[in-house]
Amino acid sequence: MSMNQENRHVLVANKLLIAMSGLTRWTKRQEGFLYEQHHYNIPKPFLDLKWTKSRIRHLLTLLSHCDDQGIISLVENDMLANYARTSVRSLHNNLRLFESVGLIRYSVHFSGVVTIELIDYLENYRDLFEEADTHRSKTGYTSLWCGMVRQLMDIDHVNILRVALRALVQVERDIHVQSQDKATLTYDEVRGFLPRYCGHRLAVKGMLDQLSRFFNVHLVENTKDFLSALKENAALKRRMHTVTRPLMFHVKLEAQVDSKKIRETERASTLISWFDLREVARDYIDFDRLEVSSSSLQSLSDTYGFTACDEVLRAIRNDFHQYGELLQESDIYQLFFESPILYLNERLRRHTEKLAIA
DNA sequence: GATTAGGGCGCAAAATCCGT
DNA sequence: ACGGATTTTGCGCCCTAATC
Repeated sequence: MSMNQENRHVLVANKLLIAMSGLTRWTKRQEGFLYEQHHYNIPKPFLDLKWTKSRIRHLLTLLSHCDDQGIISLVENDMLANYARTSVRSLHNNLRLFESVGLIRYSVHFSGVVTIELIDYLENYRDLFEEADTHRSKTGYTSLWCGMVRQLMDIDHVNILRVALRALVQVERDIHVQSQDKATLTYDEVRGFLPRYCGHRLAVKGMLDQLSRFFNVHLVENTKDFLSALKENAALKRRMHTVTRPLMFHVKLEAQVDSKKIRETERASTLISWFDLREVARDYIDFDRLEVSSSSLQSLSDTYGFTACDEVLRAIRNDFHQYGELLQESDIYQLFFESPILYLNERLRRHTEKLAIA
């Protein structure tokens, strides 16, 4: 019923994930010093806040429901609080807090319904900056599958949540950007950003164990394996500072929550579905005259998902089967022949709304 | 002006966090 | 593992604003 549906892929600046997980205390590096707050250029309001469990959950909740301008319009408090698994009271407290430090603006419309605006959304929350005519990310952002975010909300212990956020950044870096087959966190790195009191080897191991719900976690705790892992990964070696324990964790995302994989396979399937339509339609019309680029189809796939795209494309295919070239005369298909992507967008939007109500 | 509805806020209990 | 500190939450009072 709510027109605000959850984003399928939730985009979060790495600097936010780092800030929320806690900045590392280990600033010394081989080449000098590295302060995460400067390195990531983390906006001040994010540094000033203490990131408690409910605050992390609420911020992720906002990011999961905002549009590409960082706006969530007319949404029920209950819905947001439920999503974050907190009371409405805490949601209010945090919304007020976020507003007072300049992270958001919000207004209450009528009982229990608010509109929220994330301030400087692109710069602050996505790390995107204008450059020439396009946007560039300085320190990167991570795409999270909505199912993954929902699982994050189920984590009870803040510190496990913190480790999860770091692991996600690392997966983005090592696997998605650097194309390695696994991401690595060392014991010392984990200890660096967690509060001092939970730095014990067993505690850290236990936390990583609990992440195996949505990460594929592999422990490397034997000295020989540790050293050989270090040897074959130059980037890892470079970012090491201290080694107090030969203990590291290889993490991978489970396929069902891997935003990148999901996106890629869905894109490919949507393209195939489009070509199936083409096969049928070109018996009746000059299909290639429509000039639909694969990149716009991919973006439809990202926004609405393969299932919805396929259902709509199938329906169009059936209409071609049934009506053939007569389709060109029909009013409802007029927009399709003038601007196919606009038409598909419109139809997909209605399609997903219908599903939401049902 | 009485009544009511809704949000803010203080209080205190419960849950969690954190330092040792 | 223990205990003080902090966060989260529900309860209920108070204020405001809308309605009759």
